[in-house]
Formats: sequence, C-alpha cells, structure tokens
Amino acid sequence: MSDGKLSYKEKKVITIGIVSEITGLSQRQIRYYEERNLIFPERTERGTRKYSFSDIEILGDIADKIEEGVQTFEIRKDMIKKAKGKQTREDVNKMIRGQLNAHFNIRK
Amino acid sequence: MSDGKLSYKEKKVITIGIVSEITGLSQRQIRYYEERNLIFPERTERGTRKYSFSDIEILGDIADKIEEGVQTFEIRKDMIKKAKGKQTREDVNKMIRGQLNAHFNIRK
DNA sequence: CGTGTAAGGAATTCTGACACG
DNA sequence: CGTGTAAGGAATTCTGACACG
Repeated sequence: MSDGKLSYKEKKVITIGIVSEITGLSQRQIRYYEERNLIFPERTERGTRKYSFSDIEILGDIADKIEEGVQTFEIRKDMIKKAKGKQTREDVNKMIRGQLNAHFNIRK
Repeated sequence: MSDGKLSYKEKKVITIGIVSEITGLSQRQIRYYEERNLIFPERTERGTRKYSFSDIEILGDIADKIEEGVQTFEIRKDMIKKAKGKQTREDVNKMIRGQLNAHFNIRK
C-alpha cells in the first residue's frame, strides 16, 4: 500500500552535501538532528544518507526553532504532537461520520 | 524571470550514482548522453554532476529509443523538433489572439 | 546541549583513453 | 556508435571522539 511511487517531494535522493548547500546547515548539524530523531534519511546500499525535498523543508523548520532557542527534545515533542494532531483530526472526522450515520439510521 | 523557485521536478540535486540506481543505466551511459547533448546536468562547485527528476524521466525516454535502435543524433533531432513544436504552438496561440483582436477591433 | 574539528578509511565522481565492433 | 573498463587523482561521506561550554 505505501509502496511504489511517491511524489518527487517525498523521494529520498539527495546527498548530504547538497542538502547542506541548500539549507545552509553544516553536515554536522544535519547528522545531529538525525541523531536526535528529528529527520530520517534513507541510506544507499553502502551507507550514504539520502534526503527528500520534504526533509529539506523540515530542516529549515528545525533551524528556525533552534535559532529561537528551542531544544531538540522540545522540537521532537512538537513534531509528535503535530503528527498526533493530524491523526486525531482524522479520527474526529470518522467519529463525526459515525455519529451522523447513527443519527440518520435511527429509524431505518 | 526564470530565476528562483523551480518545482521539485526541475531542481537539479541528484548525483549520478543515485540517477544510475533509479534509471538502471550505467554512469558511462548517462555521461555519454550528456556528451551527445541529450541531457544537461548542472554541476556543484567542484564539478560533480547534479540531475533533476525531469532529467531522470528524459533518461528513461532516451533508454527506450536506444533500445529501439534509434541513434543519439536522431533522438536529439526529435527533441529539438518537439521543443520547436511547443514554441510554435505558443506562437500560434499568439497569432490567433492577435487575429481575434484585429477582428473585434475592426470597428473600434 | 549543539556544534566545530582532526582522523582515517571507505566509497564516489571525474576525465581521457583504449577496446570492440 | 554506444558502452565497458582500468587508471589515477580529487572530492565526498562515514563514524567515533575530543573540545567548548
């Protein structure tokens, strides 16, 4: 299901040197944010990290937070919260649909 | 005008090793098609080639043509023809618009 | 905590050339 | 013509560690 064709934005194909150029972050910083579980590059067969455009956007967000003085641990918590928020919104939709169905099926 | 933000598809950020993995073509083949002016990677400061997803698609098309026995020179002519075709279509649109304007402005 | 850096090795990329056909 | 390959060098990436604070 989650296999096969991903959009260009999500495909992990960019090496760390180019990510560093684009983001302006050092390779050390980029690797450290991975160590802190903020980004998850894939690896080539022989271990070279590969990033997506999406990862580059996330790195930009991380850099902003860091500049604001937010610690990586906090950034991670926010990311988890947001991920859960998305999930919750979907669940809420399901619940609403469930309720509507229950409502309109009362007399059925 | 043609500066600044390009779509992810057009941005040249992928190194030849990864392009080779994705397309199944050898680095030799990829470099040769460049020599024949079929693709135009950019370069990093120190000379490493960088390709876009769009380049990868073009490489797929080239590979198909080569398999069919078409020579690189012919492939190049086709690409130029198609590029001109696009240009012509736009020009045609402009001409049509021009004619329409002329038509509706006759009595003005 | 977040990041710089020197260290040593392994993998990558580059170019020009010879080979086959 | 299109592609493989060996060649030598230069640039890239990786990890684990020490440093500062």
